[in-house]
Amino acid sequence: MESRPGKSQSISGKLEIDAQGQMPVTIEMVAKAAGVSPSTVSRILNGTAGVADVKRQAVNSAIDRLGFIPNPVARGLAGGRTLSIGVVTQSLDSPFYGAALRGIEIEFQKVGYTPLFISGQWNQLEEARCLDLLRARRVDGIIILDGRVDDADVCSLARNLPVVITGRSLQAPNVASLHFSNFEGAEQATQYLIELGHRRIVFIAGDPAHQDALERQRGYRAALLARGVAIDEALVVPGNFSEESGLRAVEGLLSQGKKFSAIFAANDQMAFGAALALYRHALHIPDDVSLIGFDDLQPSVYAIPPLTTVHQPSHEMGTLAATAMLQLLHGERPVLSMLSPRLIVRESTAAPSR
Amino acid sequence: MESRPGKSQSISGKLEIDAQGQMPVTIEMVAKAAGVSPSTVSRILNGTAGVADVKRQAVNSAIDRLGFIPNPVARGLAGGRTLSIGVVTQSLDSPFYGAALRGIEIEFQKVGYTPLFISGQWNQLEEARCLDLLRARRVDGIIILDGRVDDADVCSLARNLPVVITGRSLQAPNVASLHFSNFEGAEQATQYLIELGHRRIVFIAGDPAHQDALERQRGYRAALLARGVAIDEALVVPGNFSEESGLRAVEGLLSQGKKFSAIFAANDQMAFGAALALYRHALHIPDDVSLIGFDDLQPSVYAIPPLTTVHQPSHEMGTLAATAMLQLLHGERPVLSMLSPRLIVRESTAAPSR
DNA sequence: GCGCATTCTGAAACCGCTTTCACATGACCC
DNA sequence: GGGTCATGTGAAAGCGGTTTCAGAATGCGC
Repeated sequence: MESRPGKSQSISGKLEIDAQGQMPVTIEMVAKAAGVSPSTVSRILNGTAGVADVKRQAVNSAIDRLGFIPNPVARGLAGGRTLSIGVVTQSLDSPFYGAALRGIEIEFQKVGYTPLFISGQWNQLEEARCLDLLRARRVDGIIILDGRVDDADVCSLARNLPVVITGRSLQAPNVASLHFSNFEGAEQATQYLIELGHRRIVFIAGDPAHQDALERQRGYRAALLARGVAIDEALVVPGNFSEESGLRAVEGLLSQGKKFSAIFAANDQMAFGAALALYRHALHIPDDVSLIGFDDLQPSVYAIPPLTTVHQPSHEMGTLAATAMLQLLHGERPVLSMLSPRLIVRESTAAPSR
Repeated sequence: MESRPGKSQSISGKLEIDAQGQMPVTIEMVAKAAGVSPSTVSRILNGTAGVADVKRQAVNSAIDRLGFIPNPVARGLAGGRTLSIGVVTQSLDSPFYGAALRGIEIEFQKVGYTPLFISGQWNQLEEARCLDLLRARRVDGIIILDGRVDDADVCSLARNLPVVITGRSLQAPNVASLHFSNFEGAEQATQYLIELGHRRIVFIAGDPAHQDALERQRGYRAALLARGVAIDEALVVPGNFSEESGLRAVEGLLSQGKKFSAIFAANDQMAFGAALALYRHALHIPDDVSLIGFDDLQPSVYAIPPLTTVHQPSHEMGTLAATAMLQLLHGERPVLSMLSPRLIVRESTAAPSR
């Protein structure tokens, strides 16, 4: 089996380098096998310069005969490019960001980049640590999903690396920003409730530290205003994007005896909490109260009843972010259209009963 | 020419990577600043050998005066260790694995290792690709969460790298396996339903390609057997762990007019689907039908009604996997106790009505 | 005071690849 | 037929560390 060095694992050699011998093939070995210099091999590998066809073929054949895989670490050191992109997300275990991460992963995989995922936990300090780590790891670029960092810091980061950032608009050299219109989404949702005939519409706000949360609230207010529905401040209640805060919000309203026929929660998770509170009080969705969320998380489809919500193209956001990063890396300036919201009507909304 | 001429860029005025901010400070600069050789700095950095206190202090002071951060890429090349660990998960956007990933991230962060997350999409081929990629990236070890790879491949992988694998028991050198007793968990859940008085208990099975799914089914059967409840094969219906399959399963049973008072779904997601089917048929949980899931996903707490389920210590699993990996890296043989299941009783279960 | 074991330390050789530089080669032009 | 150029190619110098190796300094026993 092992007797024929250099021949035995020719075909399948790529997939399983070598199980036993584990002697990694280097560019030098390839060079020697092909009768050229390492420089030439490198040039072929990177397409850096023209190489005579004869040699090119010799090298290519040697490469897959030996099952050579360039060592990314060495490449990173020598070339300054690591072919890896840092991705700062806020949470690894959030259904929301997960979809975006997957989108990023797919896009990068196609072109041989590797994403380095790391989570900032919605914490500015933590996020700064993440950025430092990624920089230390010499990533070629950084994608920040809904970051907490200051615009200024982003810009200074962008002096060294291309940066793609979502959740805000930021015009700067070497930066691409991807934004989703939370305002518009919230407006649509609210408008829909109004059109159904609702007038007393609760808004459960998100964490005010989030830009998104504020925008969504603005959208809610704008829609009411536009339709001439008076805003009852008592119906605008605080939340922090967690299920529990949604539950507490509704409990609070109910215990105060507030009247309302619909609830618009600034995200799905709070909508779930709200739904539970209503359930506990034997209030039926949508017969007694209509409910709308925001994000269109996967569980929303199978919520009881299935939740009407504003779709966030999270996966697509990931795809776009990755694409934009690749463009930046190629020196192009990405053109990014703002993503539009889409209201997904399911079964948690209906005209008010009375 | 910033602050101290002749210190910052004296050695190499060649690379001007940084536009404005910080220039990368190298070990050589530290060495010069401290009046020692690079070797000595390296030794202090790694604790490789004893160094005179005077020099040690000089170096340490130079290090943080200059804000030196060792370049992991160079370290990886020279030392052969990249301080990064590959983590193969099945899905990035699954609430289930997310918690485990977070556990891993936390544990590694403490000790300066960086996890490299990559998803295999429950696909053996894809997973093989992931493993190749990680090996090419020269990770120091690999953690596989519920992998599809053959035991044999794991072992051969382990000849080069320490491997931690969850979801199976595997005794091999340089491998640590972490297992959770799916059997016991399913047994507990079923037993609980029986104790409540249920006799006609539906089991919605998971993807038979999963080891876990089979074990859970065995647990279900064992519990029925142990309590002398006859197994009605018509009540054991196939599923694939998705919400939709849970829904279809229950729709099927209902349309066939099958009688049952409880449902045990092999995971929470299928339980959600089942719940929706019941809702559509105006069947109340738990009054008409009791429902139990498996995994204790976060949405289960806020399901309507909150779902009784078997808790999977997913986060803890991540923590343990990371810890085990660190032990392997230190040449210790990790002792791993199998994690025990815990039934979380919430509101989706009750004694049968009649 | 001498030989020898210990402990520190720096020079230099890598790690595997990219990139510069200089040197052919041959094509092209007048 | 001797420049001028493009084009291909290899030698060698890094990239920023780690590690080997050998020499210097110190300590110790007798």
